[in-house]
Amino acid sequence: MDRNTVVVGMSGGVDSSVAALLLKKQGYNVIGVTMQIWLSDSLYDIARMDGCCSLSAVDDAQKVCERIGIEHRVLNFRDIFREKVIENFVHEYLNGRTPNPCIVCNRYVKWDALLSWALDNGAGYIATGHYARIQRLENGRYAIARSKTAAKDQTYALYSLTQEQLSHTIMPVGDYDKETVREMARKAGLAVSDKPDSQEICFIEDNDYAGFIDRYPGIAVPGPGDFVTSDGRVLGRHKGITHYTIGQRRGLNLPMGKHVYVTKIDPKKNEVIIGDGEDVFSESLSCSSLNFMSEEDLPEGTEKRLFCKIRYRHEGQWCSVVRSGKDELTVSFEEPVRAVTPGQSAVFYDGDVIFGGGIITGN
RNA sequence: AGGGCUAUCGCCAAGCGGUAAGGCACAGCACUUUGACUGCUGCAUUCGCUGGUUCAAAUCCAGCUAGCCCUG
Repeated sequence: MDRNTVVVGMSGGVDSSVAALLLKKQGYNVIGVTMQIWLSDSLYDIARMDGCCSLSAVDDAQKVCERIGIEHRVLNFRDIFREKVIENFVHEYLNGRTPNPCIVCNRYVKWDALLSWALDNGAGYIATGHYARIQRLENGRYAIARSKTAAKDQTYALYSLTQEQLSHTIMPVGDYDKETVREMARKAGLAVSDKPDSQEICFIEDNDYAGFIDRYPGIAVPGPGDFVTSDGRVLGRHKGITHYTIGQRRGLNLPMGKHVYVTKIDPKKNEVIIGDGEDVFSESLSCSSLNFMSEEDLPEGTEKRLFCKIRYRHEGQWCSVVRSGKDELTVSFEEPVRAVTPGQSAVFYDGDVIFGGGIITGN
């Protein structure tokens, strides 16, 4: 293992391009790697990929590497991506949950798969273009810290990284803001300096994720069922539970004379429960599939006051966290939070640093 | 086939002779490096149908049609 060699995951975007540029300037031996995660031919047709993993992304990354003067490699990660990200995504929706595929992709593809490749090929680190910083804490542990530019903070999606992964990771753009990064790209003559930010699920370009699931081969998609109130009154028919998520208002087709929202999804009864705006607020949640970062554990029975985000773009809320089981945390919020959604992740912050997080199981 | 009531946008619903409120739904756009949320814009030249009265009718009159209720 060569601690002077870094593998940079390059999406073809500005951020990862500048990450590579900075590392090169710092004297590292840099290898740019673009992960191809497109699906089998049949899935490729239904997914219409664009964004971080498309063919044009490969071209863009290739050009940047030439410009910077580093080696560029293209790796085929489509099997691991399909197995870990896509199948999890579909499976979660079929069970009435709302997954965040970016979190899964980070853990299993961008880190597990890419880091093992890097280590196997003699590198000491992988690097990415995330706007986050990795800190070595006084207790010896590694933790993700919020970027100085809160507007581009991306730490939420990184809570599930392990100590081993963090100890081999560099995030070179974590100390800059987006404009500075674009400026650096411009000065270095990188063609991608003005490329727009990516958004939406990278493997569903048209954002029609329910349609993607409908077209996914080899699964039985749940069919139409009832919209019901919490006391069991039937309000109408829904298109199948995969079309809905907690807190959703639009697309319900329920002319109730007032705004109504999805408050719960019951995959067993194939029902979507509907309520008023206030019914979607909750003061608690439970989560599992835990990962701890700034500390090794939260011992059973102990309680800790932390700041919690329950979705990527959540402003966050103070809460009390209790270890309520072997793989379970129970959270009580100081103010009610909107749309606690099973499948989404709860991420806990201790100051600027990620304490840990887990996947929401209920409220 | 006696009597009464009602018929306005997909749903609910203002209007009561002066030239079609509003809410919900829906659509598009904006916001957004997950799904949502949110915001903005749009959405009945026409009031069950056919005639009549009037300068002017969704609003008044008549007939017809449909639905509801009551009595048989």
